[in-house]
Amino acid sequence: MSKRSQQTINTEQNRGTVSVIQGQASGATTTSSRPPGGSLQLVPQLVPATPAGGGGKAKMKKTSGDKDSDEYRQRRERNNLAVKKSRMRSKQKAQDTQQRVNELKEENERLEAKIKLLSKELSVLKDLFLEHAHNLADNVQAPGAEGASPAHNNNNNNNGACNNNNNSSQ
Amino acid sequence: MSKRSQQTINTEQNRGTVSVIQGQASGATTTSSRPPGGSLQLVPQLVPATPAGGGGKAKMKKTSGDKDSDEYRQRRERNNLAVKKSRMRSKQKAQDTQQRVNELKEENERLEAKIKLLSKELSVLKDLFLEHAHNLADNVQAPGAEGASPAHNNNNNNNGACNNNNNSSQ
DNA sequence: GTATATTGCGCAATTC
DNA sequence: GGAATTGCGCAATATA
Repeated sequence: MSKRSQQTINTEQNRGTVSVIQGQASGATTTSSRPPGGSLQLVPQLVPATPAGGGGKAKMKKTSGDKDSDEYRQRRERNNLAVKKSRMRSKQKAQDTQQRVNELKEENERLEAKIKLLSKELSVLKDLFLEHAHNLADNVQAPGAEGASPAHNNNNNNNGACNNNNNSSQ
Repeated sequence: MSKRSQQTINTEQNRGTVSVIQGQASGATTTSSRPPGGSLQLVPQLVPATPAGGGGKAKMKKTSGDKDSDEYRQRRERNNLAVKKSRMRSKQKAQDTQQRVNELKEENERLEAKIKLLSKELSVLKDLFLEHAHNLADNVQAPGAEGASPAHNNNNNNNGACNNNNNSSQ
């Protein structure tokens, strides 16, 4: 697809300095250019350093004025590269984070399943345990032949909820 | 706010098309502009549509050439807004995702703690159970006389749902 | 077909 | 002075 393009200079709310410079040697600084009918316009007029080799303090090192210069171009290119790299990384990171979410979600499900299983196991075991406890109680009385305690057939209809919930809130 | 701007053209390795257009009516399409001494250069010369009122198909509706026109400016502004919005959203989303990761991590820890607890409980219960089983076995043999058969009339109709729910809300 | 949303890219300011 | 981030605008593209 290839894209090449332009840039723009945006004299934003140019209060202080104005970065604005045109690239070309051919003037056309095209500053204001707000044709009639525009609702919003400003008073550009700030074109700061016209590197025209005049008498001002124009101080450009190499070729043209600060822009388009060898060094400038080099710096830009480096920065562009850095930017690209940085963005790539950023994107990668976001992607990784998303994936992490998915992994964690899976893990969570696994853990919950496990909890469910353990809970069930525990429940069964507790029931068994209770049952045996009752058996024991019977046995204690039965063999003695002279039980000193009432409550025989302990039909403990434990049809209630023997819920031993162990919720650990936090 | 208010921003106005210009463009420049950066002629990188412009192989494909060059969209390039200058804003002002004052020509100066300034395409290449690679001064001498540069290490990277190319064959610019591609300026496609120089809307210079020549014989080409220059077709501008309103004021100046396609750029700087009222409509153009309006569209740009809208797009800029949309871009800003989109980026904000994107950023927000990334942030949310990151937060989700944190939440899930916490949840995971909680779940693991719970598993640990349940496991321990289970272990204890199992041990107890085994111990009692042994005791029972001993009892069965020791009294010698009667015991002999388990399962008396302890009809513990545990028909309830002994649900030990461990709700872990969040 | 236009209007909005996304995306890649370059610039410039800022941070480190 | 250099790389890395970040906000921003442009234009191409995708989506509605």
